[in-house]
Amino acid sequence: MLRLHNTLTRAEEQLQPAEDMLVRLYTCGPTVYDYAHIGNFRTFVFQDLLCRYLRYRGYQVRHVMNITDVDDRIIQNSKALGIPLKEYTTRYTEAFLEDSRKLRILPPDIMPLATDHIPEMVQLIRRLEEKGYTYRRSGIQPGARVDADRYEKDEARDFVLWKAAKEGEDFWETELGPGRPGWHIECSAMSMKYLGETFDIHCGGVDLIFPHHENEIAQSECATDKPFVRYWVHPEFLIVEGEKMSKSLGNFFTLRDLLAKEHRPEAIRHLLLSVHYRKQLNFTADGLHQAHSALNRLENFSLRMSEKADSSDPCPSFFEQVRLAREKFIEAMDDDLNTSAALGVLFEFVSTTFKMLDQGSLSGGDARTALGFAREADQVFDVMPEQQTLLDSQIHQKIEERLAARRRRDFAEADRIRDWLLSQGIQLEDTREGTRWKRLH
RNA sequence: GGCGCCGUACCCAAGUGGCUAAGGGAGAGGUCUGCAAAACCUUUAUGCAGCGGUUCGAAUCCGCUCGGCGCCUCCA
Repeated sequence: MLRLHNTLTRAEEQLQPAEDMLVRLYTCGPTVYDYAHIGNFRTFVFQDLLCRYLRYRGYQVRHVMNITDVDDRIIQNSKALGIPLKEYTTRYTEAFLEDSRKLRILPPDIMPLATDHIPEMVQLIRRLEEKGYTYRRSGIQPGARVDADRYEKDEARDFVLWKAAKEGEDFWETELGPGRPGWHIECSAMSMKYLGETFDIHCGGVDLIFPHHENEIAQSECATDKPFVRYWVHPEFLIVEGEKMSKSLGNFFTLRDLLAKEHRPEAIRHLLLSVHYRKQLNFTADGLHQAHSALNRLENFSLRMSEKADSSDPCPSFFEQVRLAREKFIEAMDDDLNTSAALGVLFEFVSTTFKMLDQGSLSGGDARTALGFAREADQVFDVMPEQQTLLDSQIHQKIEERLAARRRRDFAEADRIRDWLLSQGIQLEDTREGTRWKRLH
């Protein structure tokens, strides 16, 4: 059974969804004011892993991830560009979804936009108002709690639910008066709308514990008199080359920046998942290269196993090895998603299987089973390069030409063909069983 | 100042009381190969920031010191 560290209790707890095998999950999505950076993606990739692992373990997951499409930065930036708010946020929402696809982040089941849920937020604020939890500040317009982002509070623990409209800024005409929602109210309103007043897991970066999540708890539980969330899960921050990522330090990377430097998205995903989520991750160029090399090993494994695989039955002893590896893999992941240990299990398995292959003690059925396990683990991690299926006939022909050249010991010609193929991104490997090729990335 | 996290090999990183301290990367030597690549074999921490303590036994628990980092109403 999966054990998760619950920030609420500061302890590891067994996950027991309220409704047997259904997990109701809410994750704090992006604020679409700019391209998401690599730190944002650490969180999103982790959330994707959580989702995938829950499904791997047989849970049905209802995953809701919000898009915050109204806030100060968005208003400011769209005004600066002179384009409507909606046009601005659509641009960055699409960029976010595209980046997510590249990192193999599965889309959530429901992805509500804050601006589509103003009535729900107003209703929630009204509930709080009726119960006397709110107050209105003197100001231009009435509101449950009205002011600009730079506001003064009557008490340190107070926060704003509804911000009064300001000159020249987008606003919604509501029964609270013209204005726009405060930062926290959208997550309470939307999570409860789609997941109920109490749901299982709520995820977000550690920086959101306070004030965002504490405020969500306050406003939700005051409104419903029910516990809001059962398990809070917070991935730690990512730092870059040992320092906090910031624009002024020049170590601020979006996914696009990294892909422009020809880093593979799978390598980025692997690096992001290779460190336990509750530990700070130091994102470095060296780490990226190491991740890239590790992935090559998995790719070679996949290639050689597919080559060897046939439909025969695996040996009982090998089948037992696979069963053991699976057990260890699950054990690691069940332990608060210990991805480093789980990857260790996978690579250890790769290593012992390669050994057997080289010793000639791996059958075709074993190879098929081995590949099956690697792919199974990869349902959770999704870092393996895509499988090459059909041999490109041109490549095949060049390989034949090179073989002929080698037979007549014309190595200059053979190397010329190999170099040419390499220049086309095809790498050859000569083995006892013949020449193997793969695409370089 | 308040709250919290971390320091394991050249690099990344599991392990949190008891077999020989996972795994990946990088390096070195070897097998295979016309050469290369891949794979395999051998090799790289008698030691886990330092110093004390608890214990039959500690990287793992406790204390202190040193070093790095995060949150404390912009933040994933």
